[in-house]
Amino acid sequence: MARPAEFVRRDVLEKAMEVFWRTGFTGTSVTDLVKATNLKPGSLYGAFHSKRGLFMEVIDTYAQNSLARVSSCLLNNDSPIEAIQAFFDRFSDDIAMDEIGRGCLMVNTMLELATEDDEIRERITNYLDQIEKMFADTLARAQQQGELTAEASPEALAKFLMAGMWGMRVMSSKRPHAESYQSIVSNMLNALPIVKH
Amino acid sequence: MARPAEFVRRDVLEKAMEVFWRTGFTGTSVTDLVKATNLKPGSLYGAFHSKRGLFMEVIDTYAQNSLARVSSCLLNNDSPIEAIQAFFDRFSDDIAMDEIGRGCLMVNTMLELATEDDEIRERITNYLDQIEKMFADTLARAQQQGELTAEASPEALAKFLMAGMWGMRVMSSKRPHAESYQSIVSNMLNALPIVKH
DNA sequence: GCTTTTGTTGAATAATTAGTCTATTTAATC
DNA sequence: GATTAAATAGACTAATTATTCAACAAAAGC
Repeated sequence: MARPAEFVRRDVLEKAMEVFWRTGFTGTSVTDLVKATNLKPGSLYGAFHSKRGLFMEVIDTYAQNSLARVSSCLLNNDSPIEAIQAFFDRFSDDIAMDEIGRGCLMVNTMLELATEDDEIRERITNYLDQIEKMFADTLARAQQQGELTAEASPEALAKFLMAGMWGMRVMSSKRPHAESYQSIVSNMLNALPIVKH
Repeated sequence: MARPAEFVRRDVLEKAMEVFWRTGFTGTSVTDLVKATNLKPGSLYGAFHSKRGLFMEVIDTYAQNSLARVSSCLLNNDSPIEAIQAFFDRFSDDIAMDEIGRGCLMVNTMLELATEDDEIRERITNYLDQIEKMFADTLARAQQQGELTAEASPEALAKFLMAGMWGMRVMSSKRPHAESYQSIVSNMLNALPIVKH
């Protein structure tokens, strides 16, 4: 019936993500996106409706990837506490790899747009809350298995871990020595009221 | 000899800071600045040379204010640990007050521009390092006074506290319940190896 | 193989951007 | 009070912005 699209949507989103991640929403021009994706303006607008529409889809893609990564780390271990430890080890390795310090697209977008754009703030808040819930659930399991003291609050500790992650993301744009991350992680995990066996 | 300026530089910087803080460097147009400061473009450029020049001076002003605030908090107590506690109590009150969640101008700017702008990244890094040093010095004093265990590393703990502050700044753009901050602070300070008397 | 439907292309557009220029004003110095 | 040096006003400019459009191309259904 109709001519099929020549581009692969997933590839376009990936290319657009790279640019938005590095230069932010406002700092990225449609010309930048046209160059990065090799789509002409007409095709871009046909497929995504607007620069903002493309950005939203990029954000959703990023969020889904992140959620999948976190959940696979946290569920893939019989010991919830070990799972959290493993997650943060991987997390600090990952940000140490990122040499230009682009941080987290969610956090960057939040700080860039949240004051002025309610829709974006709510969308990102919702995504961050899902991650926080995964940590809270994992900590609650740890508590049930006796790895965490009975008095501990999984919700409060989850918030604390989230803040720690965000802090490390900010830190990464300073481009610090790679070993700094591990020291922060161990201080953070030290703050959890773990029951030693 | 010459006509004196009608504007007060400090006031102009303050007005410009408000706008940059809320909408970022790229998100702020010269028109926005003209409206906020009531200076015509000619006067603005005469006094600050460029949008970037004005921004740089705004950043420096902000940095100096912050440094002064931190140092007054940290030096204004015989007990270094109590000083740190007092600082974070005040810090969490301050960000709880900020209802639109504009966060910290330094952190926002870092995340917005650090990947692409070496001069800005280095300038802000330098300022953040000064704050970190104040915490490290305070923690070292705590150690000397026996408030902190001998094995503790003031430098590593200072980095940890900095990351915690940044995390709370990010958190604030989510506009969380005000009580969330205090719980994070107490978890953070719990992680310090304090010697109880 | 013609029609229909959608995708592609890249030039065009209207608005906005950062920054400049000229005419005019203001005050201190001579 | 004339001269001078700098500040102000705001219209102007050239470049860039996000977006649209009209001409053309490609595949599927009849």
